[in-house]
Amino acid sequence: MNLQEPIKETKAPPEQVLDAAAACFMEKGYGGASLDDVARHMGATKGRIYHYFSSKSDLMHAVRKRAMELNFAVIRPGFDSDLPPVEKFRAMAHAHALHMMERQDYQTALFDSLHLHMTRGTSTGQDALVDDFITDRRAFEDMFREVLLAGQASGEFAFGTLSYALHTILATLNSTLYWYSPRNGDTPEIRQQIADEQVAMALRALGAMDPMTKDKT
Amino acid sequence: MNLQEPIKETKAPPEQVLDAAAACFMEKGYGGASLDDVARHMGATKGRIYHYFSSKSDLMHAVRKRAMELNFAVIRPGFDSDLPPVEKFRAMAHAHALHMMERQDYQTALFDSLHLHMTRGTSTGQDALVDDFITDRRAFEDMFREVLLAGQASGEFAFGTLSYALHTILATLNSTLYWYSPRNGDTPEIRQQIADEQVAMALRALGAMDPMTKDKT
DNA sequence: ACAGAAACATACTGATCGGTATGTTGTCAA
DNA sequence: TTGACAACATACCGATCAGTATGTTTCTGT
Repeated sequence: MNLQEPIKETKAPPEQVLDAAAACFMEKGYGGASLDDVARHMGATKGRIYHYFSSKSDLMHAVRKRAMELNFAVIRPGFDSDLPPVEKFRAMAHAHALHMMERQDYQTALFDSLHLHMTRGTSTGQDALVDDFITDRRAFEDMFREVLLAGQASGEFAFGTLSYALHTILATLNSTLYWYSPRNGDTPEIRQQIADEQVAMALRALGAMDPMTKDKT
Repeated sequence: MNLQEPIKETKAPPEQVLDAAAACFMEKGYGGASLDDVARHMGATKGRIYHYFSSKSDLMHAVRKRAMELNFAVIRPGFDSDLPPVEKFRAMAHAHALHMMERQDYQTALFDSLHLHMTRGTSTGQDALVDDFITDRRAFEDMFREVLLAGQASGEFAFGTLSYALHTILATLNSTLYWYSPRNGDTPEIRQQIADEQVAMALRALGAMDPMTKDKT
């Protein structure tokens, strides 16, 4: 029957629901945002939400899934490149840092959810859904972990414990979620510069030998 | 009559309420944790909470206040010392990083609250209370800002934009909130090592000349 | 010994929220 | 034209929650 549309990808309504949910979860937190809030945010009612999602936690899971997909898509080009570790890391880190500023809603919702489920308490949803989301997160971290390991092996990086370094570096790249707000002067150039400086700091933190070590800015 | 106890510091009941609130707010988030949850967590009922605090947001404000007091107290010794900027930063950063791991409950609640009020929406409480809490946070950051500036002026630090560097470094030192969990092998030594490595990475990120590679001036 | 206040617990209320059941409208194929 | 289904809106329900009102016990000063 539907052989005519295997690639057709219209702006599906569920996408709008996800956007509204991400925005509300970011503004009020998962527990603080009601489904009526989400519906009101997109000028609709709860009926629309429940037409596409079976529960609040299911909606949250969809938001997490979407956020994770975006994360993977953003760093994959850099990861798949055949650059040396330092340059590969630079590409991945820069893309990721930029992405954190451009999709604060999804990323904030994702991290809040991640954080809630790590500090014990599966209070918000089901275990199974959360588990494979933790698995995804692990896979994402592993992409960075692999690059750090390669760089360490080749002597381009010099850091201590891999696990600590990895988490700390990711926190560095995510840090804009906690202070950057696209206010008045939110030109793309500024975000570019922030990402540049963050990557530079991350590289120094990793002990990357700066090609221009004694360069002054 | 009470001349005998000017320094006596009994474990005041409100302190227990704050502890329970901090734990619950961390586990379920501010919106997700009910006051009955908090009461149950300390084996009491809501009556006890409302005997000391006038509302849920008032309780949250008290938790924030307490967390902020702890933050100041922890870094003040290093800040008040007359060490050179790099060593002063090291002392402050190390104490702060350790503190993040030891008081995850209060700090997580504090950061969640901070984050919620920065991503717009004063949905959780009153404006006035939040404003002077933002002021306190600014004051805390300024203590690090001052040290970074001093280090930059003396040539011990070499970073880009001060504001970006400051936020990124603080995110680095706070990063344990998002992955460290006092699990099985949670000896104080391990926390000490984590803090050490984090400070080392922060110093490299700030462009501090490593005593290993470059002799101290 | 006794009044009163501090320190809670118990019982209740109005509002809100997640979820469901049902109604309404547009679309499209036969 | 119709009827069947998708895509919602509307109305409603039981549970939960912040907040309050009121009891009950323990401490305290006099």
